[in-house]
Amino acid sequence: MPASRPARRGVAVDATSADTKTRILDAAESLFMEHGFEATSLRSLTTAAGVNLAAVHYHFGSKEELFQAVLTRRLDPMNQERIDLLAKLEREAGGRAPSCEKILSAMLIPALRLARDEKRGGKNFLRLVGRAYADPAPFIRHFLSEQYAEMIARYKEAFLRALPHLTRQELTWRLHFVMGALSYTLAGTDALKLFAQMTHTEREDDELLLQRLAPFLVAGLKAPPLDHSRKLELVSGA
Amino acid sequence: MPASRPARRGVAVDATSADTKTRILDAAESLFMEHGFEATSLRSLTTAAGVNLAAVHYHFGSKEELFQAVLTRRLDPMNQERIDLLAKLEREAGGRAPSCEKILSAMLIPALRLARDEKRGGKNFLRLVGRAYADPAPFIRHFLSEQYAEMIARYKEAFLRALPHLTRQELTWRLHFVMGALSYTLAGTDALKLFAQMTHTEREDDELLLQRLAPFLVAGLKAPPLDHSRKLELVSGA
DNA sequence: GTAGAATTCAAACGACCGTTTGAATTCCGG
DNA sequence: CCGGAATTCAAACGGTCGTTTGAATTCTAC
Repeated sequence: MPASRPARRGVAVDATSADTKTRILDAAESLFMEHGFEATSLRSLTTAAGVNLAAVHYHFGSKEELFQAVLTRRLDPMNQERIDLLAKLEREAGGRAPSCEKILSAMLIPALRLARDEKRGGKNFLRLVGRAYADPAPFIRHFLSEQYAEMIARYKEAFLRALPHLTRQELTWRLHFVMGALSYTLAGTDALKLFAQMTHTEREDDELLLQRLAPFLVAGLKAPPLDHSRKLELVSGA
Repeated sequence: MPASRPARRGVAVDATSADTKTRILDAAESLFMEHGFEATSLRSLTTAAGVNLAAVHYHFGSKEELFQAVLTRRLDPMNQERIDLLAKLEREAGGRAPSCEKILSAMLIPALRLARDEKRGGKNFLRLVGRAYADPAPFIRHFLSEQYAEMIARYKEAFLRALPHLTRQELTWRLHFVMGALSYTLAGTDALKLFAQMTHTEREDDELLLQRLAPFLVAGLKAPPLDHSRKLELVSGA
């Protein structure tokens, strides 16, 4: 399929096209966030970006590849920053394991920075990621798995040393819960008004949000593992 | 639009149609879960259900109304069961507030029961709900808000009494995190393989999943609220 | 200034979408 | 068994979709 595409080989790789590519990526980021992948048409997207319809296929090859490009542009640096922060943390701690709080902070801070940086998509992009996490399309799920695999693996090892009372399997589940609360929180915010008395006026910014999320997640991670006596108590409540 | 539709008035409301309606609902539940709302076509849906294409509009009016019917069929009884369980809990506790663990159990148990009951859609349906939570379509978000409003409001009051150290605003956020971890966990499971060493062979069933989730969430709910000295520690990690 | 690559553009392709229609069929009380 | 309501059915409607094409245009190096 991309065989017939010019595939920008030769001298100036993308000098004049950079503007068009960026405009497409920006419009796609906004529209994919607002309407989802399937419900966003390339026609509305290219109209919003002020470019020709065919430009998407010329620069990205297909709608799916465009979506992956939208995610990669921000996600790749963010996850790399997470990895670097963790490495710095472990370097500073010498041979000892960094605390659970610090590890979690290293995980949340790059997301917080991205949320505050309007030039890098800001909150819109993080909501898009949250939505992508729940998208059933196989190509999205495979792409996200590959994007996050290394970062998650490193943090799992770090948490394993900081939380010795947890088995590897228990920690795997808890990291699942952490990512769930994180992505859901980032995706939801203003759109889903499940909870009525949310202060409309005093617009909670994302920094405060993550600082509320951190104590919640740290406490969850440190919680004692599954206890069979409590398990019975849970079910008997029915 | 539904003016021209026969709208099954008269004697036998839906006797012979029950079978067709159920077949459509079952196929829709499965396909909406697998491919999402937008990516599921009525043609593939009616083919899978073994009914005529026009049957969807005859029995439900539109694709959107069908989606709402799919959710209502299971969600309405589940949330009612949650409300009843909480009421029973508060009755048994007399004037005192039930414990945080018991309140959370009352919230999780109906979901667990639904997940185990294959005749009521089982895990497939809960995954569909998890996906619907992240869907940007306005009609889905509005529908879910209305479906959950009363249940959430009642549980918020109960948690507020069980967790007196939390302000109403803090609790609102923490319930947001709880719903996030819950819906994400229910939606993800087998599809998103972010975490490599997840035991493939020893298939974790949903009961064990919720029993791992409960201690995590209880600890998060009980955690001390936002502390400004810790807040500084969080940001300084950068 | 001119060749040649890179990019933009208008137009169309075939496919599939949700929905509607009106006739054919099934159901059921009298 | 028959008449009217309920349901099913095949066919088509108008639209929109992602993608492709080939010519027009812009850019860049010589």
